[in-house]
Amino acid sequence: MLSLRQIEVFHAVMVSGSVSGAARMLNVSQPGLSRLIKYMEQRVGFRLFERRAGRLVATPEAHRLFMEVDLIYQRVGGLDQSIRRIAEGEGHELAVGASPSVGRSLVPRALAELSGTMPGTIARLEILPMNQVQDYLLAGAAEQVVTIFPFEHPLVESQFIGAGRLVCAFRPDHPLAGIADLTVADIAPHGIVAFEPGSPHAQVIESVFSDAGVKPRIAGKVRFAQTACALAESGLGVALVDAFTVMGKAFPDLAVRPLHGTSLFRVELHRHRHLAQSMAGARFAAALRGAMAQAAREDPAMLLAA
Amino acid sequence: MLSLRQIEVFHAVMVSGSVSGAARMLNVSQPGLSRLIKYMEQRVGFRLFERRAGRLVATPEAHRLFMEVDLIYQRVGGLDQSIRRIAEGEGHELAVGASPSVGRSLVPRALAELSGTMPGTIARLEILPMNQVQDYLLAGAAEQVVTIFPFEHPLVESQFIGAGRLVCAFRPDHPLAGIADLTVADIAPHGIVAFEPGSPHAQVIESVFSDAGVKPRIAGKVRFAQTACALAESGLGVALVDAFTVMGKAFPDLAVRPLHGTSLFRVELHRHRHLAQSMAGARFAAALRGAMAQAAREDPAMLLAA
DNA sequence: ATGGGGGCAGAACATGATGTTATGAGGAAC
DNA sequence: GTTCCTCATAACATCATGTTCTGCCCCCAT
Repeated sequence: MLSLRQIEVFHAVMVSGSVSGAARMLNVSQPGLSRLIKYMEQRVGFRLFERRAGRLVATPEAHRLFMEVDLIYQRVGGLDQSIRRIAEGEGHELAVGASPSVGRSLVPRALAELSGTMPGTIARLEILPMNQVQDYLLAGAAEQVVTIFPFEHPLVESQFIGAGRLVCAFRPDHPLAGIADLTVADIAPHGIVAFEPGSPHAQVIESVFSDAGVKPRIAGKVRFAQTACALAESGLGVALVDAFTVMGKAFPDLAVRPLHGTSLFRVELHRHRHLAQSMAGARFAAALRGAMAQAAREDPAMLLAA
Repeated sequence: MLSLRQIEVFHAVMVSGSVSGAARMLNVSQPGLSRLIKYMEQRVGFRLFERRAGRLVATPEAHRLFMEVDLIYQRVGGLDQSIRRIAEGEGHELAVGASPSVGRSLVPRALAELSGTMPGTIARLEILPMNQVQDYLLAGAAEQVVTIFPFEHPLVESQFIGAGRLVCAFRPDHPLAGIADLTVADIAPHGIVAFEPGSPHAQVIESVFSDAGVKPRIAGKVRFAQTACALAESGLGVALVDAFTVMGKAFPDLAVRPLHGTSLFRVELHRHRHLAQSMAGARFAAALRGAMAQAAREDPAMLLAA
């Protein structure tokens, strides 16, 4: 098969009309090209040029070959551009899934930073209920998924990003507002917003209360932490949620206090074990760690980076 | 720029799914390919494969690149076929011009032989009056031109192919039919068919007669030797034409005798000095010489190969 | 005609790409 | 655990491609 170099040199000779001209075009010395053309003629099996009057004259066969070669040459020339575009992630779509709490706080921050460093890349963020996380990942619908609960699957590779405490959120006029260091016992008398059994929040809350040996008073029941905060905002009771849900100024009308205890919400980044990571994916993971670290610096009482 | 080898190997790794598989496909050893892929990753600037569980997994970037590369690879693969077609002269049109006499005898034979060795090539034969020969060649309308008269032009390269004697053609019942070795003196008493002044035939006939010191009796006048023979065939007189016009069984009703004298019709093959020859053209030239030699063997009294 | 200049080709050599074999690490399957 | 498969590295061989020097040939201008 012809080498790309042969195609390149042949093209240059045809365009420039002489070996010397081609050598100048390609910034190499002339004798090498003379030899390469000779080899190329041996390979194709017919003369490409006649030596007439001390110069090269392309044969009709060379002209026919040139038409074919020119197409390839153009394409290969365009390849470098394609490579550059791919390297810049242009047009690449990074699909990320996240559970609701981090999906509204940490992950958007990481994606925003990513979008700064890779402007061509399109970020696609899907908020996933707990039971869809695995399917999303295994079906390849998302390259990575971020959750605030760990899980095990033989085809899923997970890494620990950071953790958030269980926090208490209530209206500033709530009786708890006066207490400095909240404990579970302090909360027990007041109505809380509970979660559907089986959800990560429900499990954490249950373990916290059972560790303290007290029973919670349940004033409401929701599926998502956002909803719990909404209820607390309207004065229904105390919301016990992960720190990510109330990160930043998400609920400015709520007072938030960490509940110091053993249980933490673990932020985990999950990837398909058998699928490779895109560059954008790698940067996203880094950005996520960065966002976690930044958040932990801003609020060390509630957040903890890996 | 990526080398064709890199494209080839990358392609093989992508379709086979592993470096080892690619090595088997390409019939080379595996370590070389590992290294080549490594270099290629350095060149493109992003990871093409992740090493997961001891195997290679293509990154999303690699998949994008593959789509581009596959197109090139297909084209380059098709190039070999194109080269073969070009080498076989398939679809190539060889344009040849010829003056009338050889254009009806020698040149068709040579083209017929050429068509045998290069079946894909299309022969285009144009019979040219003398005054168009140069223009045809210089305009590039024909790659080669065959004439029975020499001419000089700085842009035209000519080579001698062979020669034919001036021959006498007359009906078998003509008085000359009884004479064994015809001379100009023998013809002088009889009416001949003359040519337009300036034509090669007119020049040769004139020189032959003036060398012999006799004047011809002119019974008719024509432009082409074919016409002269036609007149002779109808009994108008004696046709004095080049041997090529009566080669083979062109005029079965005419008796033909060579006229021994100094003047010969020189068959010359002309090419543009600054244009290269096609393979078909080169073979045609050889076939023409072969046809000339063959004809000379068949009729040594009238024809002479170079 | 004659010398200068340009273009091509050959020789001799340097270097980098690409091939080889031997070997070891790591994971998967039995 | 053992075996097999896959990949990576090292050390080396070979070939393509680059270099410089040189000579030949043709054209052109003096």
